[in-house]
Amino acid sequence: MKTLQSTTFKAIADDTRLRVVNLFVTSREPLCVCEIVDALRLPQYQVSKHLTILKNAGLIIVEKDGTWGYHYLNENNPLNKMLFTFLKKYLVGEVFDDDIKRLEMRLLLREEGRCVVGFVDEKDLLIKIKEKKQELLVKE
Amino acid sequence: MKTLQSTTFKAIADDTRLRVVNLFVTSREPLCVCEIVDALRLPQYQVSKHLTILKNAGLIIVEKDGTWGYHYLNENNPLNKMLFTFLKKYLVGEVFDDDIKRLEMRLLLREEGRCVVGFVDEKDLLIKIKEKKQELLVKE
DNA sequence: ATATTATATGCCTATAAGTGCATATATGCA
DNA sequence: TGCATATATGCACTTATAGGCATATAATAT
Repeated sequence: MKTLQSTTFKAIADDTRLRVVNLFVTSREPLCVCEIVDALRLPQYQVSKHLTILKNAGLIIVEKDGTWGYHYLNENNPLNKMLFTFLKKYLVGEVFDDDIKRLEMRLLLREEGRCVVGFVDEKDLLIKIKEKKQELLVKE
Repeated sequence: MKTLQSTTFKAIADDTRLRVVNLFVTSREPLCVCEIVDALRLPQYQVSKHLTILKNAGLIIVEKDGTWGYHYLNENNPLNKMLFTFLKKYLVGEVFDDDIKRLEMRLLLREEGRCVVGFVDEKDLLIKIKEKKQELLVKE
């Protein structure tokens, strides 16, 4: 006799997974693995595993688009909705804020709302963003 | 680098401890171990251990009164207050409701708001409550 | 087809966590 | 002082979990 609530809390009772969930509740964007990897600066296999755990706990949903996998919060469950609302306020702190900053940078590389690059080393990110701005200028 | 939030979630990521916390957020009463034992119908050593975990996580505070130990929610922390408010709405379900019913019965045995008996087997509880009512009638 | 890329997963190891039982501590009372 | 009672804790056992590494899968593009 396991409660749904304890299953959920087990899923988020881990710093890495809290950081992942924080990305979702703050950005409210479907995110793909590589974007999360870059935001958290963790190995891909770690992020992938933790996403699977969150998925199995019913907290997130995955939609595949080619090789890319877009993950987003599962708001179908009323308990989940309550949880996410709560977490948005509850997850405060330097770690979480820093992750969001990196995610926001990383999302600048999207094209028409879609992820178009894989992992981007943090030191290359600013350069890539500049290139993208150049491209946009040329198009105009 | 462990976040406060993950520590907290680890503490409540367990069915038994969620049930304990549910007693607190619902009753808003300081409770002693024997009352919790009777409400949850779990061995005393289990309840005691889980209370220690909740205490170490900073979620509850204990105040000793003789052999009795009154446990109550630690509302000193703003994050905790948010959490408890959330949990009060979030912890719904048969298990939690049943626990509350048994706790409410059990609390009828208090005298002037204090616990005065140890463990009471569920089948003796109704009898004891009746005895108490008799006593009160005699006093009047 | 083959190479590239995005993501998932199997195996290993170390550590943590929950349960049960017995027992310790500590306070109150006769 | 000695006994009953409320609560805490140490030990043994078992299971769960996270991290690291290598590799598998699967879709795209050349």
